[in-house]
Amino acid sequence: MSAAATPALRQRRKETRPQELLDAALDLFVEKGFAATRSEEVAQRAGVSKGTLYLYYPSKEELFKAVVRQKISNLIQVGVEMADAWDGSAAALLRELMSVWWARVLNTPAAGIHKVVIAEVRNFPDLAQFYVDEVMIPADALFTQVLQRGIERGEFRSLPVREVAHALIAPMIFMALHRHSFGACPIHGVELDAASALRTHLDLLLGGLLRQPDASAEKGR
Amino acid sequence: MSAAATPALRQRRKETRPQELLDAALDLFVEKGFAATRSEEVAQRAGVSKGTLYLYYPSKEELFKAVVRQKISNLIQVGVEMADAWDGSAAALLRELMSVWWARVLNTPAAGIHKVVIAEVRNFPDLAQFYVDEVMIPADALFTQVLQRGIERGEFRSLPVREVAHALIAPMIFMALHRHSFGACPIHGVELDAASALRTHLDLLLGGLLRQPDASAEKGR
Amino acid sequence: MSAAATPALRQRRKETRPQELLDAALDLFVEKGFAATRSEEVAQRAGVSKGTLYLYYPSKEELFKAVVRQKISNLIQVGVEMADAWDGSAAALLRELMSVWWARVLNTPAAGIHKVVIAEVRNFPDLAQFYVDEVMIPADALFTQVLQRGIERGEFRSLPVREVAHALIAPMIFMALHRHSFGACPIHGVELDAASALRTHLDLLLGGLLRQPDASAEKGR
Amino acid sequence: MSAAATPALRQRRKETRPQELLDAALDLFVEKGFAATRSEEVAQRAGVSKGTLYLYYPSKEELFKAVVRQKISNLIQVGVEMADAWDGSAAALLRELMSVWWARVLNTPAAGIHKVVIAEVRNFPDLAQFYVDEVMIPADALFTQVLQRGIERGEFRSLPVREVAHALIAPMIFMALHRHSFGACPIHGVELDAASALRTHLDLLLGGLLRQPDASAEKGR
DNA sequence: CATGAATGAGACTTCATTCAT
DNA sequence: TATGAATGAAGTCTCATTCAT
Repeated sequence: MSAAATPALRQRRKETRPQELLDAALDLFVEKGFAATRSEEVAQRAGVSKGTLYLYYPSKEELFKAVVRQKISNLIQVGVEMADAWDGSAAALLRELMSVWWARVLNTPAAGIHKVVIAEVRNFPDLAQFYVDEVMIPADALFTQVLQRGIERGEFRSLPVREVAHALIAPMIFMALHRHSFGACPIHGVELDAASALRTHLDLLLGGLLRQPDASAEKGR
Repeated sequence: MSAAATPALRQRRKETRPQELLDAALDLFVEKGFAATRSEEVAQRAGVSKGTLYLYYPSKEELFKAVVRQKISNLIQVGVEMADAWDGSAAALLRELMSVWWARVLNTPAAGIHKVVIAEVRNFPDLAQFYVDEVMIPADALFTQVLQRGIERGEFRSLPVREVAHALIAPMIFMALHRHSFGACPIHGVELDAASALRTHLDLLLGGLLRQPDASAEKGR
Repeated sequence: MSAAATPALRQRRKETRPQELLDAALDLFVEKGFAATRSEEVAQRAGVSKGTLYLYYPSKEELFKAVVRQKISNLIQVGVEMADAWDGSAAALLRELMSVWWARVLNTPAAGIHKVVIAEVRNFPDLAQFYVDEVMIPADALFTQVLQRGIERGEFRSLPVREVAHALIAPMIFMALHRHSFGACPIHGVELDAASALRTHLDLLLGGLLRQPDASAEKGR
Repeated sequence: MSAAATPALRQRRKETRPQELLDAALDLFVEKGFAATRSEEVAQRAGVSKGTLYLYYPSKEELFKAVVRQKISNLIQVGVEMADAWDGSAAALLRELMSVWWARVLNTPAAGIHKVVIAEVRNFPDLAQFYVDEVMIPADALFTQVLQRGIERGEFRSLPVREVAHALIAPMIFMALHRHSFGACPIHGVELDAASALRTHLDLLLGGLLRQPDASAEKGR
């Protein structure tokens, strides 16, 4: 009502535009893939015109990179900080990381980005290197360190950490891919309870599949 | 064999045309994805003209579906037959299935199909049910049965078989996806030795990650 | 002049705005041509925002016309006044006109206008008549009169004055065009020393190319 | 009527397409300039669709280069051959070159290309170098040689050949530019009789402007 | 007057598909 | 059947112009 109470709509929108565009872009990239997403559609979903999109991101490729940076990279950072601050067992940390990832990633469209990258990486070498540097290498490093610590503490068997790290990451990726491909289709036969699947997978990796005569799976849990 | 069987070369080629087209299409779809594969390039690689491609497949979509249908379904069957004929331990059968799959699939372009399907199912709704019915459900069933038998024989711990089956399949899919995405790019930081990664993953799943005070990992190996 | 004349800086700038915009536009039109000059760049170079440009000129077309009008017309006037005040030989006047034009035009961006006009007249029909009336006819008249006087005074051979006028103007235009086209490109093979080229051309026009057995070129020089 | 008399319309058109496209492109480039000519319009004028244009020329820039090559470069070659075969006076050769150029270039749209190049050369550095190499340097060389020969034969005064060459070329360029800029506009005041203008200019250059007491302009004419 | 965020027509180019030969 | 010239819809991106502030 007063002049002070008119918070410059134009200005406010300018500040929220990038976020709105990234949200729209993430959804569409995940739904259709990078090549099949038309930039005009991204703009439309964000409620702006084609030209406005290019005011904020100079090309579709840069838009994609921005999505990765804003939606993915910092998720890794969360895990890194959690690991740094952890003082319980390594096994418990793994369970916690998995749980956080489940809550913060798998249930959000962000998890779908990996599908897109896998699908189009060969056509966009720049994006490939960018994604590897920003996401994959940090994620590898995070899990590798946790494992290394677990081995050093005598918690874990002594195994090649990098490959075990992949074994830990693989099921999460697998779930994410599933959820944003078949899981998003109205079909039957592949329903998956992600939470229980992840739990099982981790139990398995930690305890092994083979029956152990006397040892209960994980004592310090 | 008989003297009468002297078909003109043109005739013989005509009969193999569809196969040649599917081979070319498989390679290109895996390499570039669906959208980025130009139909002219498929024709060229198959040694025919653009028009000829359309004589056999009425659209790029139909060609894509035909590739999926023709290249995938039979791969599962190999495993099923092996399992039916098996009389050793379930753990050994799992190792054998993994090994065969590695040799017969992961090293062939067929493994790349899964990447493409994952990327495109949402754009081709009627592909989803087909692929699930023809490929995913049979594969699930195969592993589920092997696990079930192992539990019944007292070899394995009693765990939810369907989820464990996924845990076994996941790393193979993971490797296949990697090989046809990042693995095919000239980038650094994600090199992977597929054979050893798979071996580690399986060791882990069978033996567990946690140190077992007295039990050696897998006795009947 | 008076003490009362202390206009605020903003006010003074406001009054010079149009001129600053025309200066910027001239430079850019000459450098890039009409189509390739972006109106935002003009505004930027003039130190104002895009919107402000449209406050003064309703469209890029009108801005272009204003540049032509403001930058060209007065150049001819200098020559007219010089000719009116001259009392030496017609040949010397021609040399002097050439020399002044060289100093006052060829070395300034104004010379580039002709290039732009030549390139764009057909896209701006109403520019044609304006430019012809304001620039070309006066320039023709100036040279025609000098020649006429030279013929009447017995200095020059009796030749069709209008065509000879063109012959005199042509090399200057030629130099101006060169300087603002090829001369501004980092290419090799067309370097030109404008001053000596003009001198040679005029010597030639005055003295002729053919060897004259006994007459030295220009006695009253 | 017979099968032999059906000369494959499709085939015949394929052969004439490039020429039709170049003709259309030349006209439009000259009329509107390079940037302002839309590739669709070129196609339309050649009677084909947008896509067809790109079947023959991969970009607008390549189309332009093709126009220059086909329409301009070889015109220079005609002059070179004429000069090589000449055995009359150098002055007569110059008149002949001018005359041929008048008939073969000035009266055709080809002469307009120079206008376009001058106008847009700064935005397309590639084109600049291409045009200089293909057109300007050969043209310079042609005139320089003729002049050199004339000087050696004692026909011409000893003057800097390169600059005199430019003096000879300038009026032709000048005419060409005029014809395709103001000359193509429905305006009054700048009509030009090109043939007589060129003749006058050449007379002037050969004979000089100054009155020669005793020598008639050109004896061996 | 001045700003600059927003618009949307339109440019170049690609490519799945058609069809005359 | 087989070809490949031709088409035209559609995609990315640019930029002159507008208008709320």
